[in-house]
Amino acid sequence: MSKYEFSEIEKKWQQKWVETQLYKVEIDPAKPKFYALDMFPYPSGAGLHVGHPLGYIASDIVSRYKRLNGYNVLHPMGYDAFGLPAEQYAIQTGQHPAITTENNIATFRRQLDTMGFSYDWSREVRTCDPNYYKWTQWIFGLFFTHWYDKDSNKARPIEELIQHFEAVGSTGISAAQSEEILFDSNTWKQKNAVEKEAILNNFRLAFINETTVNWCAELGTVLANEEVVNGVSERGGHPVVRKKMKQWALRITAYADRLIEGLNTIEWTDSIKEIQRNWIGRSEGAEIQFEIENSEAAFIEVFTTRPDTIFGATFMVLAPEYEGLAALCSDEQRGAVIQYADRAKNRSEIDRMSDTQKTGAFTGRYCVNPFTQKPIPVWVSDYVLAGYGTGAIMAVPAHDERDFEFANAFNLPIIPVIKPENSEIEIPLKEAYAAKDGVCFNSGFLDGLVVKEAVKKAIEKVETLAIGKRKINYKLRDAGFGRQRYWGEPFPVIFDENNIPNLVKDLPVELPKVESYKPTGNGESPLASVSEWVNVDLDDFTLFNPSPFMERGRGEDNILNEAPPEYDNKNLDYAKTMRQDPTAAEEKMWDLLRNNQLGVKFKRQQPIGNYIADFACLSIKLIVEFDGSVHSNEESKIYDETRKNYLEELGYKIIRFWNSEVEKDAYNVRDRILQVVQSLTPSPSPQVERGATPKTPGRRETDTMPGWAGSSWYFLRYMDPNNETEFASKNALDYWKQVDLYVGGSEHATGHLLYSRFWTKFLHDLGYLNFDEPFKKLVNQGMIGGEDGQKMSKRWGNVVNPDDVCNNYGADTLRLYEMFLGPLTDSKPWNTHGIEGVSRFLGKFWRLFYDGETWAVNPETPSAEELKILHKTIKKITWDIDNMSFNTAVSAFMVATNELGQLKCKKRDILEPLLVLLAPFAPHLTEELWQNLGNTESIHLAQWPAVDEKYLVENSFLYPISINGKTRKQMEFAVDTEIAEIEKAVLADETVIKWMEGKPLKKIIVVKGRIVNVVV
RNA sequence: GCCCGGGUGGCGGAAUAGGUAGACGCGCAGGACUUAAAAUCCUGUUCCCUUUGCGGGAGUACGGGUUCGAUUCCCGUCCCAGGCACCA
Repeated sequence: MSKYEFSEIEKKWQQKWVETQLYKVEIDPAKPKFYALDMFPYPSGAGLHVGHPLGYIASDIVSRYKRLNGYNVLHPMGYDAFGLPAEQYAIQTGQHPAITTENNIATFRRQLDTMGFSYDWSREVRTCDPNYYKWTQWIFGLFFTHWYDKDSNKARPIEELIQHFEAVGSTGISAAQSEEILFDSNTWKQKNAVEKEAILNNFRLAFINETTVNWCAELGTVLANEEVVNGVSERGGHPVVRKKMKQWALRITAYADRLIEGLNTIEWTDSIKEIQRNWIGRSEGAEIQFEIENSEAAFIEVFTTRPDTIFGATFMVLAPEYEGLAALCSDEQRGAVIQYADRAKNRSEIDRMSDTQKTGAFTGRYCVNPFTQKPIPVWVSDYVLAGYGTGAIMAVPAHDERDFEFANAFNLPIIPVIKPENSEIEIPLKEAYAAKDGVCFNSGFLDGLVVKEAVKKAIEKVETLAIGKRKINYKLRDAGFGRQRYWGEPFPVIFDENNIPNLVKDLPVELPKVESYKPTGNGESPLASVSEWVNVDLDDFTLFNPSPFMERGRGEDNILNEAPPEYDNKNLDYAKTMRQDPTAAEEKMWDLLRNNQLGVKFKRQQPIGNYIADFACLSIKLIVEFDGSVHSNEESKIYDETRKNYLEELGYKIIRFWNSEVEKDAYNVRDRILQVVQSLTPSPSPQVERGATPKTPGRRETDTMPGWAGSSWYFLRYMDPNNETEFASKNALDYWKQVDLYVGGSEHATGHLLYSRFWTKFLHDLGYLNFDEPFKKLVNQGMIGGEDGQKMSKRWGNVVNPDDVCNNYGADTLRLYEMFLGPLTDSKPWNTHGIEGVSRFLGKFWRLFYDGETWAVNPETPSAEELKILHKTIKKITWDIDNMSFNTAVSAFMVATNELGQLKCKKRDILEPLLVLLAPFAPHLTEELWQNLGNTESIHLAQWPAVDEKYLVENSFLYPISINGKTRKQMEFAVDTEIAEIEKAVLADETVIKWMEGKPLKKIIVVKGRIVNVVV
């Protein structure tokens, strides 16, 4: 083929790569690993425009480059497939979201395939696949069964907390919790199950939280803070109001400090780190109590970062939502305060924000300023937020702008206590002096101290007076984890009749079919109307609630209580470790045995005495065991034998099968079990027995998880996507570790990127991961705008479709051009004419290998000049890819091609290595030419060429000669020419003399290999 | 208002340790090949003055500073994009 026929070439090689599974990757301990990841796309129906693949192309180039350099590269792709658009579409059309999603994924995949990416598609994951969300549910279970210990700074099992409560109550623990509660062990023991669960809920990392949520009536769901922009929903722009609601939340605040600290260990842009720091909003200060005069309530506690200004605290302000506000007011003022508070509470965010004038009401009460001992009035105002700090502040109008405005609005005293170090402060103040530098005055024992020291001393004083303590506060709130929607992961949770949540152990809990996808409008998910799914018999499930106080005997978790007197710790522990991971065979059999399918009730992992049976039917005393190959060694034979004797003494019949039998034909095994069951069942039919089983009513959680649930850990699943017994094997997690390079948009700064870090730290605490940051290096690609300077969108009619570009110019040209457009991280407009240049370049490059119609590569020995061109290009391209400077890399290819074209160089020793350099950028064209060179293996398995500096050394340098910094002439000198010699030659030069205009020489600077500057 | 980026030809952009500003590409102008077109190739292209050539001057948002030398470092101002926004 003498002409560059891109469409033929691209089609051909894309097929070939699939056939040979070129990009399939497995763990290989002999090679260093590299994990290159693109941000999880949501497969929308709209298809891609040319802005979308920008990051994919960059990460693909790096992936290919790393492979050529001997790395074992994990480069996967998958879909964040749960979410609102598919569901909204379902509401409108009745089409199941799974179908829409499937169609969209097919389109998306076709588009990606056209562009020649090197993804290992055997690792594809989809969040809406039960085999995937099984593990999302499982991780939720881990959050539910853990609490955060601030002393050891990690998550710990809730059982340990319960043991602590049993032993000494709540003293001696420092835990992340919703509110501080104190009790001793007797109090704990006397509490009933509901009360105990309420306490545990206060500690669980997944817990039920009553909060003010962003309620969007139009979408019928609760939205996260980052999904609300300027008081309306980010998606659709519908109004959002605040509403109290109970729903699941994750205690991300427990990790606030570590989320800030961890930022120092990762290579992300400063701006994203800064956004996360702001979002977490850590501030150091103190909590201080102010005594209330003549009131039942003893004191009001405030949080302040400026305890140094306490002498200037002239009034207090409470949030309208402040707890006990009404009780606190004086009788005369109560009516007015309640009226004000009610009005403030019902106003939307947008109203509150647009307010310029401060509003408020006086409570009729006074506090005592603990430092001045003077009474100060207590007010209520909506400029104080209930959710931050204690919901109350000490107002220091002289040194806080907001307090200053409030004081002016209500004529409250303003007493300055800080002044600039070297000047006086102007009184009366025209504006608050909020600067954090200055010295204290009017401040008793703090007088003369600078702010920083005064803060320290004030806190010390507060602590010795026992009226407060040092305290760190965060803006970050616990993350709401419930959505009242259909198309998301169901919670593996069933509430019993006392509303105590229990985890379902048999996962996945699959999403049931529903009639209508419409939200109910009363704040409940569409799932709530599927009563046959919602209402269940708890006895049909293996549940998990690791509280030993559960009254009902339910599954394995009562082992501690049920252990017989002859309780053998060693054996039971052994059994517990053995049973941890159900085998695939057990999973399969459970599907055939569960829910009375054989007419009797089987339980799984049932403790009997001090053993744990794989499956047991208690009513007919039958135990079914499944053995893997482990059981063939001597030690376990003895163990099995002892166990059999023991259980037979208790009157159980034991039947055993090999796992391999199940794998071969599970139904056959089922039938054999059924025979035994029937032989043991007394004559009345199984149906009758079932009817006789007492029902234990339960109700499923009907909310589903938010979109970010599945995307918070997907990068771990890629490491071992088909694992049925673990979310990913230890082996895979330890090999692939962190994502080395993560490419995606910056719009996920406070969502996905924060949550992923949180989940990673949590899983690290539990010992699943040996790293605690998910993404080592993060690169944010810029946006590509339309040619008209507008955002590229259907609305402006300026969308450029990558399919069209591929059809007209080929994928290699598209890839190269997207990179050539400018720095990856910059936003820049698309320019349709510009692509011609890149297209022309590829044609020129192709013709380097041809002379007219004929293949012209020859085996001649290259000249020094040609070798220099090659090696300088190797050096440049290598540096550019390492530094993600792809636009300059493309330009370097153009330069090399122009130079070699000029020299009419057709030499194999030059062109072959050059081809490898270009392979990551233009994988199809290079593969074709590589084959034409006679290579039988793919170019993408070749070796990256090494730079040989010896071809780059120059023996002379053309010095720019400048007079007073202006370049006037160029003079060539050998590289090793002495400075003195250069000086001499330069000063003797005619042009130089002319420019010196007879002025005396002041100085001459010679920088070897750089420049000469003559100063006159 | 606060925080973080960034301002270089007609356009996208380059200058990877403070050392020849404008690489590479687009666009534009002129030319070669051709009956013609396409394709390809060659030349020029920061601005201003001079213009036949040779030259000269200014110039990296603006104003200062450090330096032999600043697009690069420092201070101030303006503008643009992004983030946060009553978080005490």
